[in-house]
Amino acid sequence: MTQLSSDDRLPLYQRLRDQLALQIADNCWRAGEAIPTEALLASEYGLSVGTVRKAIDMLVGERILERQQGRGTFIRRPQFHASLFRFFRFQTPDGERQIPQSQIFSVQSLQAPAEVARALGLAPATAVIRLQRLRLLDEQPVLAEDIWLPRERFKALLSVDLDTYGPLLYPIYEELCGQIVASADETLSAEAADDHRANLLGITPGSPVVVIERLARNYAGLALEWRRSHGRASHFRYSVQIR
Amino acid sequence: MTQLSSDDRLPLYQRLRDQLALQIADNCWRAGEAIPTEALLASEYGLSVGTVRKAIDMLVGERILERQQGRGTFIRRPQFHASLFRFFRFQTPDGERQIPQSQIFSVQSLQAPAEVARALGLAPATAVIRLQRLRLLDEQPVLAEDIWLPRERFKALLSVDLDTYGPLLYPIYEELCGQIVASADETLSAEAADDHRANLLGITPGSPVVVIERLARNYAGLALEWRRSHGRASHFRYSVQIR
DNA sequence: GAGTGGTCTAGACCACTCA
DNA sequence: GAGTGGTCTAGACCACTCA
Repeated sequence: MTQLSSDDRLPLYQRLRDQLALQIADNCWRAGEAIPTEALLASEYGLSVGTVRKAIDMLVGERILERQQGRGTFIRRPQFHASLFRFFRFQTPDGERQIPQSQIFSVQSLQAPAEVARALGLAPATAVIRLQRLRLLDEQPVLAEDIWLPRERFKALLSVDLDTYGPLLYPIYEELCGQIVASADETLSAEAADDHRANLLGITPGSPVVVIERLARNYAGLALEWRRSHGRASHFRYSVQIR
Repeated sequence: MTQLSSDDRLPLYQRLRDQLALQIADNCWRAGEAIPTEALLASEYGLSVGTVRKAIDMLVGERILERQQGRGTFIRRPQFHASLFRFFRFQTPDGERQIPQSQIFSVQSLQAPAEVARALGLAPATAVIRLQRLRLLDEQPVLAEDIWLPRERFKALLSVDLDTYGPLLYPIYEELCGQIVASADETLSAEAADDHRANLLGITPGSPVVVIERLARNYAGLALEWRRSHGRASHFRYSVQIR
């Protein structure tokens, strides 16, 4: 029988949750792999199944684990993009949502401008990587993205051809740089397109564009990426549930 | 012993949760008041305390109830407007947020247009109330709101002078109609102002406006209000945290 | 000290998965 | 049919609140 190591003033379910979270962080199980059954964990740690369930409930609530009745409980590597795209939608005329294609047109390595350094919480002039790309739906440009990353963590991006990957950057960050995006703050506003954006997006200057600023963080709350995107207002809808 | 009325294929804790949510939506207890103890609910419905706890856990997770160890479990309904305005912001030039003043210019009683009936989940042509108002900051119009309410629940609004109340409608709904807004879905988009909106908002036609559609619900999830607002894009910012 | 929610147990039986 | 998570029970004892 294994002892729980953490502070014994904490409830047992909390301590088991912490223990499991540690093992998951240590990569004891792979993404998609099952952790031991509730009954096994219960006997392993000398707890009742109810207590084990409560610990697992917490990790499921944190979206670290995923239950499947009759099959087991599985490590859930973040499907962060899905959750981002819950909010962030381009609709086809029939209301369906789509993930736009990506067309990277610039990768630069430079010193962070003041605004970017402030957003990312970096010292002024820290080395950063800037990606500029267009997102397209049905060959039509819908979004122009300007993406800033701390160079130190993301330098692997500079030595690969990003066009050989899919349109989503976060899986690339994870695979090539070991950086996992866990949460983000987004701010929306709208403005009239200037000539440059209008040209990029193929719309007439002065027509409305949506501006989305996103600061993405890792599990420790550290800023990983800052991006500012300009999108065509038509077919753009952003949905939020407020409680 | 009271019977749970809902679908008996659902688990008991789910059915008790729904039952309690209904009673809360019906104003059986006031804000800040305690609901019956877990032991009382258990004997009332012939359930074990564990099952009652699971139902209450759900409502606590939904921020409808609040536990206080040793004291009881309480109805929690304070800061909905605060949470709405967390997202929905007009900024002054120095970045401060403000609640705009309200200027109601039309109150009508009519049959719901198809779109409104669909949004509110009403039968076509059900009687509804339509409020139209302007929201102003520093005497400047910033938002034109078009608000639709089911007449049956909100008829008390027709016999009072709404101008004698503050700029927030939800406290009025609660006080005059006993209807409590508990959650909302919002969808944002942007478009170019047509002549009518431009005139209302004091901007030039074709300049960008933000469109906010909100469906507000009570604790039981029933649609209470549908509104579509058009706002000046300048100084408008909408912030969301994504996990 | 009476009453509340918080933790925890040791079961029972059910629904689902998969060979 | 064996194994999994899902629901539910009937308790025990603890931590906290309040008169």
